[in-house]
Amino acid sequence: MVLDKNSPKPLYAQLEDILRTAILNKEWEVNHAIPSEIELSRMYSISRMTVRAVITQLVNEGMLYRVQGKGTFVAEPKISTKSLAYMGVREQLERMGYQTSTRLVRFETVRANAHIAGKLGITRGDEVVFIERVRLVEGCPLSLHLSYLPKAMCPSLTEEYLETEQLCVIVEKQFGLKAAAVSESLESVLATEEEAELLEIDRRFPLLMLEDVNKSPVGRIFEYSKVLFRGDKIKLHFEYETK
Amino acid sequence: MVLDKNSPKPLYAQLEDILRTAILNKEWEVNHAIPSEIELSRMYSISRMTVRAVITQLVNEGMLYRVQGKGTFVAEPKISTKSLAYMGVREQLERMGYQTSTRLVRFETVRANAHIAGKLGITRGDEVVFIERVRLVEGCPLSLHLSYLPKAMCPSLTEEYLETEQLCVIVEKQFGLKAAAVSESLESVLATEEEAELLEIDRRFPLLMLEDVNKSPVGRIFEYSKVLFRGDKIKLHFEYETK
DNA sequence: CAGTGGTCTAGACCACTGG
DNA sequence: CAGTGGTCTAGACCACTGG
Repeated sequence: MVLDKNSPKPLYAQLEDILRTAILNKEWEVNHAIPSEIELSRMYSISRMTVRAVITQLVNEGMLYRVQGKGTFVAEPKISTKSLAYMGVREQLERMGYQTSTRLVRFETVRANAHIAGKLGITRGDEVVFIERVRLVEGCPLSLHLSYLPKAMCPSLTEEYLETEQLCVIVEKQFGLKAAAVSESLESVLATEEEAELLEIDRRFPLLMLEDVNKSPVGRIFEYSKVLFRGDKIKLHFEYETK
Repeated sequence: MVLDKNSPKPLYAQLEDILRTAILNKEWEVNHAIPSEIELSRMYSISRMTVRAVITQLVNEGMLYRVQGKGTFVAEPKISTKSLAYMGVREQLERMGYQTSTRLVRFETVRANAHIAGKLGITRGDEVVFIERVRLVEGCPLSLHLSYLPKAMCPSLTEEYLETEQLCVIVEKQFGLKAAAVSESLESVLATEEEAELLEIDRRFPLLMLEDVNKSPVGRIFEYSKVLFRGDKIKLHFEYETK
């Protein structure tokens, strides 16, 4: 319950971590009030202005909302719209009550060709971990995921967890690789023979192709992935409020 | 140079308007410093903390950036990533040096069928303005835009400007309709006979379909539109920084 | 009414940039 | 060194909610 006033980490950042963790761990229920600004300032022996700055930040992020005269409340968890790839197709489907599963098709170390080397910013011939997975909904293939990671950045990556965990979660946990910058593109393409087979569709079926390049905070590319969605099964949906 | 301390509009909001307007009017050059926080607090006779709150807001919006020890600077104007539809496909193309044009195919008042009525939240049979346009790049069709607006909300809309101005600009100017909430979806589809003809492609060509529903601040839907992009010509691109 | 968030002040000391 | 943004305080008074 005490912040470290001598830490190089500012008080607001310490409190921000505490509140963020508490919210993610569901220590307060959704739509229930968190302690008032005055209470928090007493609890942590800091000024109310500092508490407010932290809460404002979390409100901007959509984790909390304020109601004047009443208090500050935990917001409904929202699907992040930051990245299309990790926007949570799975979460959305599962929320809708669908059963999803992942099938690992291939996991191997290969040599980068010119295209992959270009995407990953490495040299042609360098070792690359190649992962091919099919995501199924109610047993029916929805998307095909092709991921390429420089072997040098994830030397000990194994097949384990690839069917149960998200790749981004695995590489963050095991290698500390977290996307600081994401570059994505989306286009409409026709299925190739091999893709059609894995997705159990006809050749020349329309697919939505999402390409993803993830950069670490130090600017190194650690993942290039290509996701092919069945055009008839997927509809990406976005909602915004503008002001 | 003076804020109204008795206005119901808070000081920070007044200063925010002033700075935002100055930036948009290019009163300071891009990447040049704006007055320091201390200077601004003296100029407007308000405390530095209030100035900081305003600047923080504009930094969050991406209009300014700060460098410790040096100052606060005007950021490069960015294409808004708020809406995919108005994300500026045209601006991006023109920046790349392409010549774009718009061809009005149809402009008529029709009766809403069940599908359109559902999208617009009106009654089947209500009058709807239907606009069909083709966007061309260097004379070659890139996308087909089908827009539906309730006649009651834009009674005097005419064909004028539809080939030179963006629809959202026209309806905002003429009818004060500004999107406060946008709902979009994106999917991959195959061209129908008629679409193929207008886009000068083969039938069953893959298209990227973007659907858009725009709501006014009072919650009324004033536009439903469907944009069909040639799958081989368009690649939507997104860049993010995450923190 | 007590309690909440909303706005605002007038300071303080810090780390950093550039001359 | 003077000037910048970064962090933080201890207050003040306000508008609003609910009992």
